[in-house]
Amino acid sequence: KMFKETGHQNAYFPLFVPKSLFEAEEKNAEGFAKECAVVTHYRLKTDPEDPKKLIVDPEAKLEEELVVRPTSEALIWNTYKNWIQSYRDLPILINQWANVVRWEMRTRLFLRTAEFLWQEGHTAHATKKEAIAETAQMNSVYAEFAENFMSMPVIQGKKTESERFAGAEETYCIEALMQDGKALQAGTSHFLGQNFAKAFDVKFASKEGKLEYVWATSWGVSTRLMGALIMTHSDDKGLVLPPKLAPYQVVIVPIYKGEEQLAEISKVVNKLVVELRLEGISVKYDDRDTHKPGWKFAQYELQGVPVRLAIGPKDLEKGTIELARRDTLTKEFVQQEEIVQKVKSLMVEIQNNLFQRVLAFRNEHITEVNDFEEFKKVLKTKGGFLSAHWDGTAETEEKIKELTKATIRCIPFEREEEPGTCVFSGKPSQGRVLFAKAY
RNA sequence: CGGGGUGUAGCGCAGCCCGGUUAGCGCGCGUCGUUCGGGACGACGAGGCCGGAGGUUCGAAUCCUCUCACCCCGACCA
Repeated sequence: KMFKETGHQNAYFPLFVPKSLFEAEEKNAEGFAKECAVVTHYRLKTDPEDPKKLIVDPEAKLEEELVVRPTSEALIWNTYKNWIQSYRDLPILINQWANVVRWEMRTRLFLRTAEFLWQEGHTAHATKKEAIAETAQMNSVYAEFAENFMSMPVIQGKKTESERFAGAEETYCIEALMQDGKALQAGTSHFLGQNFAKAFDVKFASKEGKLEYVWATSWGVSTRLMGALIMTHSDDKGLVLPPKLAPYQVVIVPIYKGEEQLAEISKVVNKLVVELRLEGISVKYDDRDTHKPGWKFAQYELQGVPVRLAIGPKDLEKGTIELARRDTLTKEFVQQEEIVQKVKSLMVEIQNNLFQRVLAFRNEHITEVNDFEEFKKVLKTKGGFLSAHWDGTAETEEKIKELTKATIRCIPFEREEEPGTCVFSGKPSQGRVLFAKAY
């Protein structure tokens, strides 16, 4: 929906990238080469030594290997070449939902899986200015999604050269902080300059009649965000889902003895379900007789349902309903006639409460440090982001990483002009950057 | 690729060092009864090529060799 609001179109491109296309943009190819799954054959056959087994048919070797896309720039720019002749063909604003494969040496559930799902946007523009604006816009779209839907505060900034996307001129990012004090890169948006246009020879005739290379961006967020969501809000009882992303926002559990009582309760609940749905709230009424109330309470807490309503014989008598919040784990009794409004307002309140809670934690875990001993100490004891001066060199960045495992997560867009001296080298610094141990 | 670890019932594990009736426990599962406002209780019951192959032995979950898979740590991570 957000992509449509920003004028993007959904499209789908092939999974396999012929190796010759993949290698066209050198830096991109070099950056991803170490983690590519490659198709070399197109057929299996029965093992002559064991009819129950299959072997790769050596006769079926491909003339040119196919790379399973780790990202789609190469394929897409090879296509854009055919779509772009004139400034009238620009901009092209395309998004694709797809799976990609990156053969990491070591995977991490949700955060770095060999195969993952993502959306990747690929845009083509007539001017550098427009492309940079697009890069910034999409980074902001991601930040808004993280903050307003996931209730996960993020810091927007740009990556240092060594952390940049292979083939990009500039990489913008959103960085989040997990509950264990480690940072997570939650999304990236890249200004690709004219690198891919040059590699794939994509030129357009400008208004002035000159042939110019096209300017590009690409950007993406992935199923890693599910890991982020889990690690941002969950507690020992399980998931905590923000209302805007919860498949069920409300679950209703009847407490009853015998079919008759259930029928009475259901009369009240069925009416309530209709009313809640009219307010656009997704509700599940779990009247299964196969599980006990206590079991259901625990189960929906595990699944992170934001609000739970329970209604039993006592409530029928008093005209009340028990309401439990997942975010605060508090319970209260609410009059039946007030429940719809109460739930409606809670949807907003819980969404905000989660955000504020995480924001407070995040802000408490941004620590200004001014010398390297302090840097190491805070990193070890408190974790989180360290706001420190950096001399701007890759050598210092590398050295700090080697000594502490902390990397520069980003150079925040919003930072004060504050000249100082590098926390490691003591050389002059333009301003503070954010370091952290990251996933 | 280096280091460490684990494969035994659907899930989690004990048993292995020191070989020996019918391989055990918890959860889960089925039936019946009592329950039902925070993961109920009791009784009965079902469920196992002990990861795979080979070997030693009268006898292997247990010892030996090989092998496969998975997990953790590290290197790596646009």
